[in-house]
Amino acid sequence: MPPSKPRSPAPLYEQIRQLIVAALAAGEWRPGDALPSEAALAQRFGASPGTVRRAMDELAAEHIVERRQGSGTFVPTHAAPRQQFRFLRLVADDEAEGFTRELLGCRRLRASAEVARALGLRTSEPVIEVRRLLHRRGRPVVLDELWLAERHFEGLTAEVMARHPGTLYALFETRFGVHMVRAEEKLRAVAATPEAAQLLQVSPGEPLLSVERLAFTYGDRPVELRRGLYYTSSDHYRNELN
Amino acid sequence: MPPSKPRSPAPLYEQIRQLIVAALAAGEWRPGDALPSEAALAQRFGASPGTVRRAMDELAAEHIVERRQGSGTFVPTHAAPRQQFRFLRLVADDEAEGFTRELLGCRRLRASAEVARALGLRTSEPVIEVRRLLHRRGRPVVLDELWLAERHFEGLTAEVMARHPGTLYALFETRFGVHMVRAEEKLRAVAATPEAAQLLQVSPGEPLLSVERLAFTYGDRPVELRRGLYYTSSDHYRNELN
DNA sequence: CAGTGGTCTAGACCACCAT
DNA sequence: TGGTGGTCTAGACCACTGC
Repeated sequence: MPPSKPRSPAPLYEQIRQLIVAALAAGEWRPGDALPSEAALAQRFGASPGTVRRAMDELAAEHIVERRQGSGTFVPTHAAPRQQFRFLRLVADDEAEGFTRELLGCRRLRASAEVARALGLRTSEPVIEVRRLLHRRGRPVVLDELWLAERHFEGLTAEVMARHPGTLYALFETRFGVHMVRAEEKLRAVAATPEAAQLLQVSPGEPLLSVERLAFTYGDRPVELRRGLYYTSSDHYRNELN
Repeated sequence: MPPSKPRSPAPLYEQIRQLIVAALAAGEWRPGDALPSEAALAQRFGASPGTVRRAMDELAAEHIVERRQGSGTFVPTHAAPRQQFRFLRLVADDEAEGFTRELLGCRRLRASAEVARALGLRTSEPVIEVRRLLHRRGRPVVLDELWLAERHFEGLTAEVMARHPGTLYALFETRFGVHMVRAEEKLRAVAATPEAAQLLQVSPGEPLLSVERLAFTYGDRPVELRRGLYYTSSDHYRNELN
């Protein structure tokens, strides 16, 4: 019995998609959890299975959920090996894998105008700044500096990061419930400052790839600003254009 | 004792997708043309409309076809304004738009080992090399060098390019029937060589963003190798991570 | 107005996974 | 074996476009 649909601004599958995102943002299902089956969700939202399926298609394409045939639909976690390099596009020319992390510092300060604007904070709101190096084959190749609103990452210290073996995004997810969903990056070539040169073991003025990233959690909320300096002598930033 | 599982053939919608790509590669529909309606295609392939629709969903997501509600489904063309910057991710910090093109040279030579490998040619097969500059606000910001197999671009000369007002990819499409579908890029920061420095009006050694692109036409056939040097002082390469 | 893609429903069967 | 997502079908109605 096809019910006559009332006029609505967004299609039903889009409304359902947004409801699921809202539920994820509210923590109804955490990373690693299975979502209810598509049939159960169809019941919950009063839609047909095909419509819920369409919503899940969109969410799977955005990597907001992950399907496993026969098992169910799950909330992806940055702890999974597959997610390891989802936001780090720097690959070795010879396809070597993996980095080792070296924490340089973690301190609390007031948001600069730039950080405040990017993260949607009031100026001089408390912010946590993290600096670190990534090494490949014993050589530093990435110098990362990143800023987080303290109110979302209360208790983040050098200690906490040192104890955590995985990626930062995996830590943010398990410890602070902040799951990164997508990011925007601006790339430039810049000359190494004396400080960056020393840390990356290159000469001052050496060309470095500057990667400025704004990362978003559910609902397009910006939660991290990051500035990376990549030494691209035997590594490159890989991109795919469609 | 488990019975040997026969290899499952690709799903019907995937087979249909490939048949449509093959028809596009064969030139059955040219850029700007409308494809047959989904109902007509369903008839042609002996599938239900929903299955054909699924195939078109995939093709639309890859930008291999473009849907216009109420009008039909079309082959996109690089001549359309929307496609103008599909493969050029360099944007001005102040969002200014547009470039002016300056052709530096176009000559015929034999494929280097690197070009041959990238384009799948025999070494020393004839290749066309194009060099040009892109200017923004009267200032050079991109130095492009690109290589094409001559057998796919016979008759491409400086004259032909000078007469054509649009982008290179629009020219390739209308004049040579080669439509670019996707590309892979490798980015690095490099120091300007004396020659590049002079052309881009910067000091030798200045950091430049090196963008090496391999562009593909239908069926993942590589047809263009390109090396761009971007001056990223008041422009940046924009990327989106999902 | 006719024709197109866009949405939504309903249900059958298959492939895969855990138990 | 039961439950899950994956495929495929069939058809209704809506929204938009162009004549």
